[in-house]
Amino acid sequence: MASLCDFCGKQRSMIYCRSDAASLCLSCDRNVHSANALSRRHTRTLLCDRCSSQPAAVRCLEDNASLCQNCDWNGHDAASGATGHKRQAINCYSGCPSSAELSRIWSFVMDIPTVAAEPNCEDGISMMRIDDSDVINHCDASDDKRLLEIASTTLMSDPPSGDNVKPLTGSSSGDRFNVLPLATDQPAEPVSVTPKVPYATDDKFNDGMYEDLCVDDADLTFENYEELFGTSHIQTEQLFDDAGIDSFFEMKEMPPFDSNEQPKSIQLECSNVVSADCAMSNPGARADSSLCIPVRQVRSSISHSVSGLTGESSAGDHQDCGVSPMLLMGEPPWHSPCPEGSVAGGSRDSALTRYKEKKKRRKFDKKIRYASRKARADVRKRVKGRFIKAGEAYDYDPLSQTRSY
DNA sequence: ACAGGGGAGACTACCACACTATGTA
DNA sequence: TTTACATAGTGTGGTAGTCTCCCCT
Repeated sequence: MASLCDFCGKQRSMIYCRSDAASLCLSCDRNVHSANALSRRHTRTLLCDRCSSQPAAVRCLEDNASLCQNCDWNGHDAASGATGHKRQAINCYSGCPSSAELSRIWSFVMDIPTVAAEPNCEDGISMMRIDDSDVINHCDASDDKRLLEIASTTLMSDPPSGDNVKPLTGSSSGDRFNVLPLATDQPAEPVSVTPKVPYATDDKFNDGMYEDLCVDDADLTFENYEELFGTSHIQTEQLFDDAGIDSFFEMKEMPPFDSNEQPKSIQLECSNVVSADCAMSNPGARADSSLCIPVRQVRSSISHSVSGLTGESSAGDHQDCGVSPMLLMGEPPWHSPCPEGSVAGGSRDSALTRYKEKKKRRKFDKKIRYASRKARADVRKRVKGRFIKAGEAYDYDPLSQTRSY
């Protein structure tokens, strides 16, 4: 069921670029994503061997197949009798890794063809480094090997959870590329989501891995995410308005990424976003019984996340990034939710308040369809908020903030 | 338990006019 | 079929007014 590369249409596609929503062969992947610094930051991963349309999340060692979450669920549910299959998390990458480097990341993939290195890609990496230096590329080269090992050896015997899928950040092979955990509907970049306070679940990652990762230096709040991409409010309104949580699985296309905006890299800490990746990206999956997560459970997960995060990372913040709080939590949806009583009432209330405030603010975020009209409205004089005819007396001038009388 | 008041938030109308969409010659 | 023109409709932001909900007394 191999599909052809969306770009050249000739080679068998191996890589899925979420940002481009495209399946690419290795050669085209390299060509396309070496074009500029922005495209270089697209996160890519293997294509699902089964459906050939979704990004693979796990590698089934028994079946020797890379599977998206949907196919993984379908293929390893209780009915299939394959629940015991050992699976390995597949991480995504950005940048321009060589075929050799890809082989290191995905050692299980035997047929990675050699792709000629592109000199301009190397140059571009240097450009990217400038932008990213604050956030991603702080890891020493000595960490690279370690990262790669981690990246390719996360074993699991069940769908990925926050317990066994560890956050992976930093650069590899001298900043040639970044190995990243799979993220859900990343807008265009290796966008990941992290509380300002580093949230590491493993000593391995507390042990110097983040020492140079000055997350605080970069304002990585989700408000900024919205400002950067200007998109999430649509999606999150859909997802989290009063009835929106119930429509969690009804995904719509993300608005196009505005390349004029300066993207920032944010690190995904809770990589179990992988687990719902296909559910999020595959609208049809809603009908799949294996994906039918009770709304109550989703709500409970939200409550859980509220208590589990601190500071800027409120429930509302998660909602802002367009990713369900459920997905950002350490617990996957198939885990039993925390007992209701385990959530501290105070923190939940405060989180709820912040969520409401954020929702309120978002209410006034309009999607501007015609920038020219907005530009004009921004400079038009008014009387009590109403536009006036040209030349008439006004009480408000957006330009001078003065009155004519 | 119920009613009323007050506050806060949500929602909508209003304005002029450049621009877009549609229809017609 | 293409082009030019006319006309109707739309969208833009700040403010004020109204409505709804919630909390307190």
